[in-house]
Amino acid sequence: MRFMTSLRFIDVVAREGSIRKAADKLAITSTALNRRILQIEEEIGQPLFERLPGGVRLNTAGEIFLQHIRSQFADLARVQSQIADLSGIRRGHVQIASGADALRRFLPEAIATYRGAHPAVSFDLTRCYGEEAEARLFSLDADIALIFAPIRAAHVHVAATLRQQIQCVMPAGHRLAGKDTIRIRDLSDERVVLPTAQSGVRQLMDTAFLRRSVEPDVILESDSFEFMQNFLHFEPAIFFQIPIAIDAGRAGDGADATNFDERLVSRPVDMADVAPGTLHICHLKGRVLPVAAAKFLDDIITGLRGRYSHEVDQ
Amino acid sequence: MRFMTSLRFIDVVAREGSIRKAADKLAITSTALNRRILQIEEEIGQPLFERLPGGVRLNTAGEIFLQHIRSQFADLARVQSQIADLSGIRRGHVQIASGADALRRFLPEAIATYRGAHPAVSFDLTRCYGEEAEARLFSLDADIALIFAPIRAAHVHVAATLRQQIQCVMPAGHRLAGKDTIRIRDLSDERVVLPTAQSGVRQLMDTAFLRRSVEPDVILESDSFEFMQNFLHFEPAIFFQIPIAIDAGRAGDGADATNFDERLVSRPVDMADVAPGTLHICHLKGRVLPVAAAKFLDDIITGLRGRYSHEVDQ
DNA sequence: GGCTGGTGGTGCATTTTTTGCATCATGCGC
DNA sequence: GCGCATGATGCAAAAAATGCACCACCAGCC
Repeated sequence: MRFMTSLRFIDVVAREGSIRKAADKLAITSTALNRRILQIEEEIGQPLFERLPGGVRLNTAGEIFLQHIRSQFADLARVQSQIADLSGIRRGHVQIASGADALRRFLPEAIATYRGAHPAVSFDLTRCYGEEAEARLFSLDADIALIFAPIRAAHVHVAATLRQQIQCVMPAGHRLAGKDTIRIRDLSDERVVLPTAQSGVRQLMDTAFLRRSVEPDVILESDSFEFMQNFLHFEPAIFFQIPIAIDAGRAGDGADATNFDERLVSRPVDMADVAPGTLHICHLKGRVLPVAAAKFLDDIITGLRGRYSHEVDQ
Repeated sequence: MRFMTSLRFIDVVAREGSIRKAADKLAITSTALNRRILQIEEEIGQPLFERLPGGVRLNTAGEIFLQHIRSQFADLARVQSQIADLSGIRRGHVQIASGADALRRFLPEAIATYRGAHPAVSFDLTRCYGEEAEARLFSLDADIALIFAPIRAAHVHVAATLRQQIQCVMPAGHRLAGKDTIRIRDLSDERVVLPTAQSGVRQLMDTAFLRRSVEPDVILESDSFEFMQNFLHFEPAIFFQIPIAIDAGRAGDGADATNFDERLVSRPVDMADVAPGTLHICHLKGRVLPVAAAKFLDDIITGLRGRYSHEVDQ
């Protein structure tokens, strides 16, 4: 889009914090870029950047304008996908920000299924924690966010929620594997593996440990569920996940390769100790999503309702 | 805004229905304009216009894209006003679409008052009927609409409503001037002056006449309240208005020049015959108004609540 | 059937705009 | 104070947009 280049340049300069670095990235000279920016600032009638000795930084006007630019780009993408839709092409691009939970089993299958129906739609998945996911929605770097944590910002619209009870995952031979539900006091002095502090699961568990005055033996912290799960094959311990990160894709699926590790079992934490957390499926409030993103959002909500009907709200 | 010129050009071509005419209006050659359009169509990947022997017309893709363009312009205006606001300039431009009712007394004073506080804000007032006002909101040619008629389109957001009982206006010496309220049957064979069929007042009156099987003596139809009011000085008759078109600006105001004509009196139509109509104060759903427009909208709603507290809803 | 008056589209020379190079002025860190 | 980064600017080259003249097309009309 030729008529958007100057605006895209501003976006890049803002992200890079330096005209020269941005110029490198854009494969033009710093002087050309500099002049484009000066020109736009003149047209706006006010500077958009503060000139600092180490580069540039947006001022307030610039932040307002950048937000406008990003919304223009997002809207242009929506319009393009809508126009492409007219000719039956069904092209598009969907940007997703997700916590580590949903990207284990749920999203890979959901995306693959969607792409089966619409092969010309491409996806972009960024793993991040709640706060960053919200920021990505706001900066229009993400169309859809799946956040297992409380929603902080008012600009986030929650399209659906999914209640998820935390599960203890342990080797099949673990002494707690025989119980139906796990009480927090069962974990006293038990070896546990915890996700990082930013994770929603961790926050629920920390609260529970504190409330029940239980101090488990935390032998490992990680931000990778995959790593933690594999670790359990070498040292017996307990780690915590929500069902969506464990369940096989298709309900009632047998023991195929995508199924949950067979040497591990999962048992829910007792509701009396930890209330179910909430997975939020969100997009930016007031935004009209591109057709592909809107359709995908609809699909995953429908899919979740099929699998977890009682726990899905809208 | 240099980077928006191509887009503005498309808007003009769409409105003019011809590249050459649009080129004249834009003071460039038709060939330059033609090539800009071809270029954008190439960038979009699809034609936006159908080429007809007599000119061009938007196709579906073009209509989608034009709506996008207009929303971009409106949003740019909002951003500019917001940025100007930062430096305390309080500049801005407010576009209003209003029926003939509100522009008689209410809007002139409301705008003047607002401009007293913000002299750098300019206004644009277009008089039009409900349907056109809604279209103007949609095409972003109006920020705010005041419509005394039912709202048809789903894209209109009603920020506030004002219930208004229709008033009969007549010379002070008229035989009906002594009554407190006027029944429809009182108007049988009475000489009346009616607003045009598109007007909300007219539609309410037509319904009432039909329901009560009353046939007044319609001696004149006009779309100008001012004309009808002045006409009454030369031939006694009754015409119909809503309070907002009659009431003096400031509540409790004395007999200054802006007051209602002293040789005329107004009496409400009996509620049993005609239910109060609704003045809708609207903007486009989902749209973030420029600061000036948002502030003005807020002001007039507050003003109306001060004057007609019981009839205002939000 | 051909003519007229309108439309959009295109090749080419001209003008305007944008870009890149060389260079300057400035401020931070060492 | 020196080195090294930053953004800004003068000037010439490159690129893009423009205007002119002209083509192809279609509808209405004589």
